[in-house]
Amino acid sequence: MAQKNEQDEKAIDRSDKSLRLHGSIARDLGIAIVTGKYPPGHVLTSEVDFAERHQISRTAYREAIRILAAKGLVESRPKAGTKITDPSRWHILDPDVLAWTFEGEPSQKAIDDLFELRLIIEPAAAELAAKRRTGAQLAQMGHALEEMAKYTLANPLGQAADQAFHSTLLNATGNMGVIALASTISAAVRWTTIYKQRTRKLPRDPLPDHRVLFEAVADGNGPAARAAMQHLIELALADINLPEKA
Amino acid sequence: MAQKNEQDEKAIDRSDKSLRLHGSIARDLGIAIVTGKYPPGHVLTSEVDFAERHQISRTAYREAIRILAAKGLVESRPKAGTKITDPSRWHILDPDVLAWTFEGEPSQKAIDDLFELRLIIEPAAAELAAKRRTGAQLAQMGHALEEMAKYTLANPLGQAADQAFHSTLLNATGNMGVIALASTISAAVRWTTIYKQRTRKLPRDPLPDHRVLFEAVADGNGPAARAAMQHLIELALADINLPEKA
DNA sequence: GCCGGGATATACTCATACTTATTATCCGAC
DNA sequence: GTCGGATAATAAGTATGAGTATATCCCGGC
Repeated sequence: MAQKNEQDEKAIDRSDKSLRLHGSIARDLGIAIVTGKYPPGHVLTSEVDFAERHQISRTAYREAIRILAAKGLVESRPKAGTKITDPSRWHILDPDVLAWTFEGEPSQKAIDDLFELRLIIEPAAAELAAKRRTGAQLAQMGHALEEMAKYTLANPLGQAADQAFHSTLLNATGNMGVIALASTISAAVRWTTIYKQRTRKLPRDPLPDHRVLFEAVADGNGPAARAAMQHLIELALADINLPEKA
Repeated sequence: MAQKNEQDEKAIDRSDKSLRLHGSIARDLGIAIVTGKYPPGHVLTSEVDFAERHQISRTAYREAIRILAAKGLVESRPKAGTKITDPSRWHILDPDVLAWTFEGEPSQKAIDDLFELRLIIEPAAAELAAKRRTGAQLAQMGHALEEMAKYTLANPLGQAADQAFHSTLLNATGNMGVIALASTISAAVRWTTIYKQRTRKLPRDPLPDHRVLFEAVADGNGPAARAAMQHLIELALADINLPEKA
């Protein structure tokens, strides 16, 4: 049993030159794991097997496994081998894990969960930002808003301004955890949006809603900022979910 | 310069036998980084230097670095070396990073940030749980409550029941992100609490407040559950911050 | 002063040998 | 027949040395 019929192993994707070999291996395995190709509890073939089957050194493979273990996806023990851990132990909010999840076709549940989390975090962040933003941060956000108006979201410069707006708002919260979490989620949402938007026209102009949010933050009106941010996210969610085949 | 006077390097802590050598190295370096012993931008000594100075193999060191890089703490490139990244890029909500942060004496800011995040996440989680909990989950929570009453929080069994209560409540949200985030934060808070509680008596009995939360969840009353959870956290925060030298 | 190309330091990859931890198996005692 | 402890087999863990690739720095030419 288990002769040579496992030649279905695909070669390692070395297309991303910024990743080293171990990074590429980690990425490939990571995607395979989060997309369920290897079920939880599955034990990977031994280091030597994997290495010679893929024509790589044990060193590179082991470093890849260390990366995955650091993100909670696998667990290795002598004699027992390296096995896929239960999904409840995965660090699903790790930027890489999130990226791998949204690399393939993410499940609808994953998208829903992510937006639900966004609706928890970001309105609260907006409220904090309204209370704490400095004058300089306000000026930055104002400038970003002008740029968005000038270029629109169809233009990369406009998209950059949009990101700058939200990024500055997050920084204004002053809470490192909130900043880390929200920026990670935003990045993931961006992949999804990019992916989904291939199939249809641009949604409605989000600029007026941004202005409302900006005004609330400028006024130091926390509840209004919270509400405005919530509205913004709900619109984004609607844009993603509804008009798939319009 | 940089002769032999760097003999101040402490030996690697191998006390935790569940960690392998590479894990111990990662932990030591990780703590040194998050506690600011190595400032951002600092370039670590080369692999060969570090390895022979600490009498370990390059293999073990490199695997440790892969772990740290996976958590965003360092970044290594040929010729440039391995350097500490800017704190804004650290995965501070990674369970290990959080543990390392709270291993030493965490800054007051770190504690404040964490509780602020808790006050965002957990009340929202309670609200979701109130809407979605199954009968089985409700029964589990009720049983945990009885156990808490029977043993009190002074007893390990009572503490376990407390954790079971909160863990079940989280699972009831059904949101993987919320579950991962909240359980990570809870673990970190637990370290802090244990640490701080060495110096003083037990705080007030939290059982009545838990009952209020439970009733709200049982009734499917989201807003009430949110309020009850918020109250619970505020009490915990007060217990930690106020009576330091009573 | 700017640009390009080569020297250099450092991480990256590979190959191999050896060690250690853990589990499974086997055997004997009860 | 079951329990428990010695034993063996297996896979990860660690060590070492050699060679490759690549970013950075520096210098020389334009």
